[in-house]
Amino acid sequence: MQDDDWDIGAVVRSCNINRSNNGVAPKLDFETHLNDLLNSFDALLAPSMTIFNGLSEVFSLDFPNAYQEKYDDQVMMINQTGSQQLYLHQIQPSHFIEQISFPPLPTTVACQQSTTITPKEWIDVQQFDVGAKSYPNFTFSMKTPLIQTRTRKNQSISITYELLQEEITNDIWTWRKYGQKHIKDSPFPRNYYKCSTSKLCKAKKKIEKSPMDEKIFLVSYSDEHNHDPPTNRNNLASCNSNYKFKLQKGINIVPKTPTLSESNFSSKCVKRSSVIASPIITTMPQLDIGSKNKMIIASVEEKCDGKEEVDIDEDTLIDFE
DNA sequence: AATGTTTGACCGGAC
DNA sequence: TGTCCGGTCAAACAT
Repeated sequence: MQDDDWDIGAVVRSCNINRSNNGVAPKLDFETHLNDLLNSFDALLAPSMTIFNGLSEVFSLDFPNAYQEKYDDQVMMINQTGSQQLYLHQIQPSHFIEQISFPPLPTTVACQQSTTITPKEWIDVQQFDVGAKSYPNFTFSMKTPLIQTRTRKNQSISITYELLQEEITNDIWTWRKYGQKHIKDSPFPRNYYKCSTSKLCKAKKKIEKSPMDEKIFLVSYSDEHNHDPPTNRNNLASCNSNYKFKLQKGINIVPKTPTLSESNFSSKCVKRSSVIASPIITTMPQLDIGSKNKMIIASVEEKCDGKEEVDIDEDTLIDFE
C-alpha cells in the first residue's frame, strides 16, 4: 500500500468475514518472525491466495484462534508469483480484550472497494476442515476491504469501530482527553484521547458520533498500549461510579447544528446500519482472549483509487458461538 | 496535589 | 504559495 494513495474520504463498501456456527478455533501455530516469507500460517492460506489479484489495499482476517509468538512480531506473506506481499500484524490487545465484555455478535469488517463489484466477490467466506475442526477460510477474490484508516502520511493507522454508547463505556483502558475538533461535514465534534495509564504509552483513541446515525459512535484506536490494562475498575474509562451506561466524561457529542433527530442512545432501539459511509467495522469482532485469539490485519502494497458505496451483505453474516 | 477537561493556538500534510 | 483541515499542545480551569 502506498501511503500517499490512501483516501480516507473514499466511500466504503462493507463486507463480512465471519466464523461459522459452532466454529472450532483451530490452532494455526504460524511462525511470526519478521520477514518470514512462508510459515505454517501461510501454508494454510497460501492455496487460497493463488487467485489473489493484488487489488486490495487493506483487509482483515479474523481468526478464532490465531496468535503470534511475540508481541511485536510481524508476518510477511507473499503470493506464489512473488508480486504481492502481505504484511500481517496483530491489532493492539485492547481491541480483543474489550470484546469479551460484549454479547456475541457477527464479526463484520468494513471494506473499501475500487470497482463495481459485489461484496461477495471481495470476500468469499468458505469453510474447510483441518482434521475434525472447521473454520473459515478466505479466498482472495476480495478487492479492497478496509478496517484501517490513515488520513495522512506518517500518521499511525487507526482502526475504527462503530459502537453504541454502552459499548464505549465498556472500555477497559483509561483515557485522558487532549483535544476536540469539529470535523468538516459532520455536525458532531471529534474527541481526542490519550492513554492516561502511562505517559510512555502512545495509544490513542478518537470518539465521534456518526453523522449517518447519531446513535452510533465511531471509535478509532491507534497505536498500541505498552502496558497491561488497569485493574482497578474505579479508575476505568468514565471515572464514574456508575460508568457502565454513562458516556465517558468529556465526550462532547453536542452537534454544531441541531440537524439530526434526537436519540435516546438505547441499544435496543438500534438496528445496526447496513449502509456504511466511513471506513469502519460495523460490529466489534469477537475474540476470545483466553484462547489467544487476535485479529490479524494485513496490508497490501498496491494502489486502488475507485470509490463506491455498497450495503453490507447481511446474508453472509454468520453468528459465532 | 494530582488528575482530568476545556479550548484557542499552533503545526503540518494535503490540495 | 496559500488555504483548508485534522491533529496536537498547553495554559487555565474543574474535580
